Amino acid sequence: MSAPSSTHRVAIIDRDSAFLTVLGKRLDAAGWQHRALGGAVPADELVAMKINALLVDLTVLPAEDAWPFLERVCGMMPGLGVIVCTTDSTVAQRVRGLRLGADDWIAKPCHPEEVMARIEAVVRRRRRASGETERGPTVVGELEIRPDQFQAFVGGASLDLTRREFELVKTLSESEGSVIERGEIYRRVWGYEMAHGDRSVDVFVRKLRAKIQKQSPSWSYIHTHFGIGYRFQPEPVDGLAPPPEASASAPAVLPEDEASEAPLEDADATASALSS
Amino acid sequence: MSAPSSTHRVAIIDRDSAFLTVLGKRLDAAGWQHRALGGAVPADELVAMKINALLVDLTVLPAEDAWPFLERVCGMMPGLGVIVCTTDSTVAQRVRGLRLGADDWIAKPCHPEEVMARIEAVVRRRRRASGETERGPTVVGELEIRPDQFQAFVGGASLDLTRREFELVKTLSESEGSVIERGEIYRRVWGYEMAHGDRSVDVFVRKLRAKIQKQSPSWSYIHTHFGIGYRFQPEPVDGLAPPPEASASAPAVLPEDEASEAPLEDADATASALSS
DNA sequence: AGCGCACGGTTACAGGATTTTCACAGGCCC
DNA sequence: GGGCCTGTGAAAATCCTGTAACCGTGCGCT
Repeated sequence: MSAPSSTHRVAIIDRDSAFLTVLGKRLDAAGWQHRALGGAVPADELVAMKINALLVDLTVLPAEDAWPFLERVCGMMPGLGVIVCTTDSTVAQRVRGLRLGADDWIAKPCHPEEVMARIEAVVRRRRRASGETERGPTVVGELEIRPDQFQAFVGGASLDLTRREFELVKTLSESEGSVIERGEIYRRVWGYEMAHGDRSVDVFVRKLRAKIQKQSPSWSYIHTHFGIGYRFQPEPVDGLAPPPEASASAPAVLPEDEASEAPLEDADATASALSS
Repeated sequence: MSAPSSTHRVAIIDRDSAFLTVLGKRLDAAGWQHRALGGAVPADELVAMKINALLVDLTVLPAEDAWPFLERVCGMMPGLGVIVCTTDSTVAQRVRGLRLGADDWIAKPCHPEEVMARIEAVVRRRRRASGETERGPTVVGELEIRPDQFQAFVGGASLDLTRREFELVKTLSESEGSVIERGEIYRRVWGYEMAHGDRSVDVFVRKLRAKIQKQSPSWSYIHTHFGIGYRFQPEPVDGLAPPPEASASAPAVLPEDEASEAPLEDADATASALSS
């Protein structure tokens, strides 16, 4: 599942533990995923981390490696936001770094909040340029949700959803497996607070169910939770042979594939190999 | 150095004549087009200048105008690189500026070369992903889109598109197959944020459809997606034999609208009104 | 200078499509 | 069984788009 575009993924190459601690707290508070690395990391490992931004103190690298490292990283990942953060840099160094592809260069000591703001600025700019929205199609059960078409499909056939209906499946499917309150659904789809007694969500869930069931009758997707809201989870309808749509082989009813979500928070295997 | 790409267009809002002089020389040396403004400029004038980057000393604006100005400019032109350059800023101010949409914030005094490098970094980031325009002609369906002519053709005959109309087909065809929201289309073609209730996109789509259909009646290109926007995709119109349009009227088109190229170098009329 | 035209942009209107609102029937839970 | 909740179907209210006519500007021509 595509990450909720709001969260940033940041890698930090530094050894100043005080700085790391303070910054780490701010990053957590902002809800950004982050990971500290103790030194240079092969560029392809950085790629694998799927980060949006890299904050690097060039002085932790051996002097002769610093510039090549910067150049390689920037060259390999044009979409990555690169921010250099060092003490005592000269104008010439900063210019060189920026010319090599860095997006920003901050002088230490610096306020963590400013670092945050600069990371955000860099990532923001990068996102804007690269087409803004997440365009990756998502597949859940027999359903295929395509943001680039503002539409959902089953076996290639369009469900013919209206905009609201589409936003609704998209929203629900983004929280696949967990129950969402009506108010929350409304807020995410309509964009503002739900008025008391508004039944819009129910009505649209009904329309959605109808359109989905018409094309994918052997699966059940939207489950009602009395007094709370709805839960999106594809399940084969009991007592119904799943008409094998040739390939629709993904009956994984318990889809905790959050695995793909966090190549960032866990072990420091990559770092330890290099951290002195 | 990424010189080969088209030249940068930079506007500078500042009054420090020494700084302007020195920086101006560097900008000339680098071959970037630039223009100094003495004070705030209506956001839509900035739009008309078609600049890539704006360097602004917020202290030349009346204190109460500075933040709103920054916010308005960044909001209206998401693609514009905005760099603030001031003396004596606090962390809080820098954070605020960056959060409002500025891409970078430099402290004066600063070395002009570093300013150059930072401008370049900001502009580079913006271009890299947005895949600079291709010069090669594109063929979609019966349509041939020739960026070098600022014109589209069907079987060699010009569609006689105006500049806007051309930018519109070009933009749409670059995202062939996927649905684009009105606001996004507007942003790409007009270059800034669409005002609520603006119908320009619809009107130009209509003009475009008319001109295309006149020369290529057996194909359908621009599809409406209710509540969202449009999708460009050539499709043969069901049951229609291509009637050979014998109209030999098409007057040879010489597209010398290079006029739009140079709204940057001239007078400071706009500035004087505000420089009090 | 005066004129007319092409072009970009705005507005008004009409026909549809979509969204909201309502009233009622059927469930769920205590 | 009673008091909430949710599912349904349809009417009413809104919103959206295609269309055409209308301005203001800039430009070339006379």
